[in-house]
Amino acid sequence: MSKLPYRIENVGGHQPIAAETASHECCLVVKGYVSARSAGSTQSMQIPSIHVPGDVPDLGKIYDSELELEMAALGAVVVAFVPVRGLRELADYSSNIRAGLSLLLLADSYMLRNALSNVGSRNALARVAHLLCELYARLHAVGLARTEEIPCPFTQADLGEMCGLSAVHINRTVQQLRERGLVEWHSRVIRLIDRAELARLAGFSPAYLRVPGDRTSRRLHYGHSLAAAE
Amino acid sequence: MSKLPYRIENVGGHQPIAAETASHECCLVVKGYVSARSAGSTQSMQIPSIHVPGDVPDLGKIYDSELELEMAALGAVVVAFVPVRGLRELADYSSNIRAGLSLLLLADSYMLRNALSNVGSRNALARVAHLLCELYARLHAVGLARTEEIPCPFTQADLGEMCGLSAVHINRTVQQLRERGLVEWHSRVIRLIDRAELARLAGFSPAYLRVPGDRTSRRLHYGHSLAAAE
DNA sequence: CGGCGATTTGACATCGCTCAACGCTCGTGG
DNA sequence: CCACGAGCGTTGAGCGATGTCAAATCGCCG
Repeated sequence: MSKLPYRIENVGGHQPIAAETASHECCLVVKGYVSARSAGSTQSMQIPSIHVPGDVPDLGKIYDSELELEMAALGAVVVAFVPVRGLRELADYSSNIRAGLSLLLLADSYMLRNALSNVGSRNALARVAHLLCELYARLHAVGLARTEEIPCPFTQADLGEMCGLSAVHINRTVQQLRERGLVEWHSRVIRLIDRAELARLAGFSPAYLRVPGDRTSRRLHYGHSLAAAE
Repeated sequence: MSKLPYRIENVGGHQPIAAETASHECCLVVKGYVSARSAGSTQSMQIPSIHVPGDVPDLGKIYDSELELEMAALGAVVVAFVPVRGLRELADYSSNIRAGLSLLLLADSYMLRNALSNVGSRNALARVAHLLCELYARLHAVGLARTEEIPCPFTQADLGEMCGLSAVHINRTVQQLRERGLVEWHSRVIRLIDRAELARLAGFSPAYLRVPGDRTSRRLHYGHSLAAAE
């Protein structure tokens, strides 16, 4: 019971992740960013949630085997597939693990709620600022992002989809952030120059992400990552 | 173990629900609509999720005792408060109940994801149409909405917040829906004249709500409601 | 009747989208 | 080494969708 079997896979570009084996394996993000949108909604522009290393976008499969998420790699990505069955057994085994998994599930809805109020009630500038703050906070929480830089293998158009904005307008918005001396964006790396001001502008409150000094969800995420990689 | 204690409460108008006792009781919607937004985000316009009878907006408290949602009544509402502890014990007692509760939690993120793609990628007309379709589907799933009418004790401004639109624009959009012969809206009741066309216009696919012919989540919602009211 | 909240309407401002074009960088093949 | 094309970032022009403000109307209730 101490080891979960897993299977590592490299995915590049804007490739889809694991459409076939989907039903019996969960996908742990090990490196890079993964976008997830609910399958079936094939409509053009969609605002998916984005996942960082340590996340398990389709963790819900543990409880709902019919859950289908369309996941895609934003830039080069390393993912690990873990059998759902193993996770289920793990959950049955210990009530602590059960609680942890549920917390992870909950964390997901926190983020969604958050993203919802982001696209629903902020203008372009604040939306992008908010997304950057959130990304930073989440990376920081799992030990990445020690400096003020966040790697950005994805394109501006991708950013647009996350914020519900067109690629063109994203560009202009980013330029505005640059002019204000808040961020730099060079060669696939975004540097947050003035994170405090960025957060103020975005109305970003890390509290409702449960991320920063957080003791439960994120830690569990991380521990989970270790467990699967061990 | 067969009965959960509970406490019924009537709330009217745009009143907040249970800010004080929040931490140790969950709130089951019995009658009417309840809006829920994550606490702390006191910013003006927010797009909360909306909950219908049978829902437990703050069910997450079972696993995260610090979860705080600002709930409010949209029109007259009846809610039942159930001690979190009782629910926890219930969950510990049976793995089926555990699975059911997790499914309910999951259903919540489905709805959020859905709402996200709604405000993120549709224009005003489609957003409103989509919201109406969703509301109908959810009411129908719990046995309300036998006809094509959905009670609407809330104001157009409320509808606006749900869709991320201004009150004025909501009004114009509703009028457009009326002109197209899709809906009527008289005296606190919305009547869906042409639900098929409405769904087409909205790109509404009940599938990703897990609601209509659904065998798990919604039924459990309902069963839950019964359990608590019994 | 008076008053209040909700709906409606009009005028106007603004934001963000679309279309189209251009430049830049990089990898690929001649 | 150079030509070329592809993908991405950038820029400009025009416009449609939506927000804001203000006022009129309607309906309900005291």
